Amino acid sequence: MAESLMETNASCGGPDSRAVAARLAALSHPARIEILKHLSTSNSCCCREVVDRFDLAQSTVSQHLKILVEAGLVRFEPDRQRSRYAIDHAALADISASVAALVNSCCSGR
Amino acid sequence: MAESLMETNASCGGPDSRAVAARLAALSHPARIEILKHLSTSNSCCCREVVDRFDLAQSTVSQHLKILVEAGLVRFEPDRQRSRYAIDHAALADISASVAALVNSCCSGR
DNA sequence: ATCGTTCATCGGCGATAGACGATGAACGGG
DNA sequence: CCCGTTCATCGTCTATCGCCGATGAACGAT
Repeated sequence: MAESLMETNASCGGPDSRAVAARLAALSHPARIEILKHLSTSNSCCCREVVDRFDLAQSTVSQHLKILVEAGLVRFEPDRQRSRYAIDHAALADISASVAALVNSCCSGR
Repeated sequence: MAESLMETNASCGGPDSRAVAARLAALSHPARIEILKHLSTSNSCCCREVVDRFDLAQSTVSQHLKILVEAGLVRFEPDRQRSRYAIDHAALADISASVAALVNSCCSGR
């Protein structure tokens, strides 16, 4: 889901930078990284499972999961009274590619 | 960041996650991404140059540069009354590799 | 010696992040 | 029907971010 908008915004970063920054922000928290890793171990996880695994309040975990979902890194699917969370591998691969592209563009300058 | 809870506990976030998160945090700001891109165009840049290019106050740019330096993404070298900033390509490549490794470890789970 | 330039840092301000407990909705099981 | 479980959300609190203007240090030039 690469945003290819064209904004002539000289002030603070092109639209691309903003999109990349937003997704990286979701990744830039140790708890969320660990949650992602945990989600990868089982193909689907409920909130309670994560709460049991990490030493965080249920509301805190719920917020982290929400952030991951809103960033598109995790898919959400309600299941009875549970909430199933699963990694979106494509989105993760996309982020990895975005970072690689950014790094690459920074190296091409010389 | 939340240092209080996940201090030395293996249950919530390894040290690796924290290191990755810290470096990604430096990258997760559109202005800093743009500054990095700009630094890549010339092999060395002073603060004033960045200030002229972006619509940000000098103090703001200085702070962003400091964050990038502290994250290890940019090298700093004082030069007369100037301050030379240059991209650390190795560090950038390292981050890219870290993200790729994280994504990979998340995909290996299934 | 004085000025102009460059820069880092300080202090302040508004906004946001990140944590928590409490609450209520949704649902399953007794 | 009541109760326990799961979860999202709200409200609150503190800490940090991101921005700015102001200030002073360092340095070159006049």
